[in-house]
Amino acid sequence: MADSPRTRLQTDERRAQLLDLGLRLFSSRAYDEVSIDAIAEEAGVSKGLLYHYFGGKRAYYLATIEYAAGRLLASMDAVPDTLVGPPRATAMLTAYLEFVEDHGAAYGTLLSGGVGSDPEVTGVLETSRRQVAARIMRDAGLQAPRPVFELAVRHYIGGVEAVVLDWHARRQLSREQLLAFLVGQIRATLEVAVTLDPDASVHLEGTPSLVTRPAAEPYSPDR
Amino acid sequence: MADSPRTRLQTDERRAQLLDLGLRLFSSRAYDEVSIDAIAEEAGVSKGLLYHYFGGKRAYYLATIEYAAGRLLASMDAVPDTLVGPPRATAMLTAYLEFVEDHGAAYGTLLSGGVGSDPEVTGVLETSRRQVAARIMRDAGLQAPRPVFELAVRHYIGGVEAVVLDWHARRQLSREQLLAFLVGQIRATLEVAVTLDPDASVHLEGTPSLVTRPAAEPYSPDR
DNA sequence: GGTCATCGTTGACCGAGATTCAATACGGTG
DNA sequence: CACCGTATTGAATCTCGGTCAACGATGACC
Repeated sequence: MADSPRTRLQTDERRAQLLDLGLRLFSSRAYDEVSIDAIAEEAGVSKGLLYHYFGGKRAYYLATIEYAAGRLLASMDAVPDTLVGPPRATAMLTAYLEFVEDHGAAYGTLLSGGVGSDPEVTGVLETSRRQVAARIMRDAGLQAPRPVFELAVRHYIGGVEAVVLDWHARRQLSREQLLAFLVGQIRATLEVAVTLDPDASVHLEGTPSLVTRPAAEPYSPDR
Repeated sequence: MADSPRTRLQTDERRAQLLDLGLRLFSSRAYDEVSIDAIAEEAGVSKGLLYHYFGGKRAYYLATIEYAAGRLLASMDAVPDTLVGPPRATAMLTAYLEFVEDHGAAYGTLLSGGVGSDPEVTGVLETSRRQVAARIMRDAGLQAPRPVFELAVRHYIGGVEAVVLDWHARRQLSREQLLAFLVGQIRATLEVAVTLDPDASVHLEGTPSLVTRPAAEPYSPDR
């Protein structure tokens, strides 16, 4: 905190320190409620240094998001390979929920809003989502790209983000209920995808199947 | 465009003009890429006038979102009551898609990002979503508040937003495929909810049912 | 047709905060 | 202990949202 004036650090150290701080600050307050001055002061560092390390405020924010997304993905990848099927899904989602709980509003501020429609920001988020989607695809046993399944998984992830955000804000349901829904939902979503793309080879083994007639004639809208 | 200096309009006209402009501007560029000066110039009006009509930039943006959300909801409510079941869902979703196509990036910028974590902005969006959710609940025949179903519908809406955004950006699938998925998905989602809350009375009649054993023992996660 | 009040409208001004950059000094090296 | 590379500084600048007292178009009233 109260350093001697001008403490000189290794580039990596300083960068890491600033990213941790960014994660903390942008967790509790919105992008434009956090001024560069505030960040600099909190870090015990001059304003100019932030510009030296990152190109500007926007870029700093972007780096913070990438950092956060990386940590989230890492904690999901920490789930052991031995787990498969619904227990695996449960473990992945638990890791997700824990990240959200650990970082409080960070999740909302970082992964769900922040600067908003800035192309670069949404780009980082989209990359992160794509990586999560890849995990899900892999665990479902899909190899080749299947547009319908990509659609389905994208829907699922979007839903998870919305629901988790809501759950975090106003705990209507228990964590167990939330998990039960989300685990059931991923299966159901993949089953809908199978209905529309019956040729894809997915393995949906695992306890709770809702489907008994896999490839019913797909419903097609008027026109 | 090149008006005589100082054109005086009725309050309502001017306000409507400014809202339309806002919708157009915030559609193509992000919130803080559009300066008050730019808006004023584009409108052929002084900066001060914007402050007269709306309290400030944030409030102006907020009003624009509310305006857009209102139009979206209105177009969904234009679906005739005579349609029920999957055709109704299809019609609602079609209205949704048409709104998105008509307003191009507006949808992405306004309903999916914008200022981001600003409480008021997310509040407006959340209100809008809640109204859509209420439509879905009604159409599903639910009366009393059912937390599990609220969760499920929130998931669905979140997924729809994500998927439609993606679809609009990079047309991977045909509109028909997208609709088929989304119509199948709402049913599947409600079925998952029924699994977790079997007492709720929903009517899921309509062509494509995936369920044959409605209330299987719900899967419960470890711990 | 002229005068007057109303209020839609203006534009110069202010302050906060993002960005720049030439100067500074810390820490390792000889 | 002097020196050098570079991490670090902070004052100057610029951009942009926000304020406010004055202006003038419109319509009412005589």
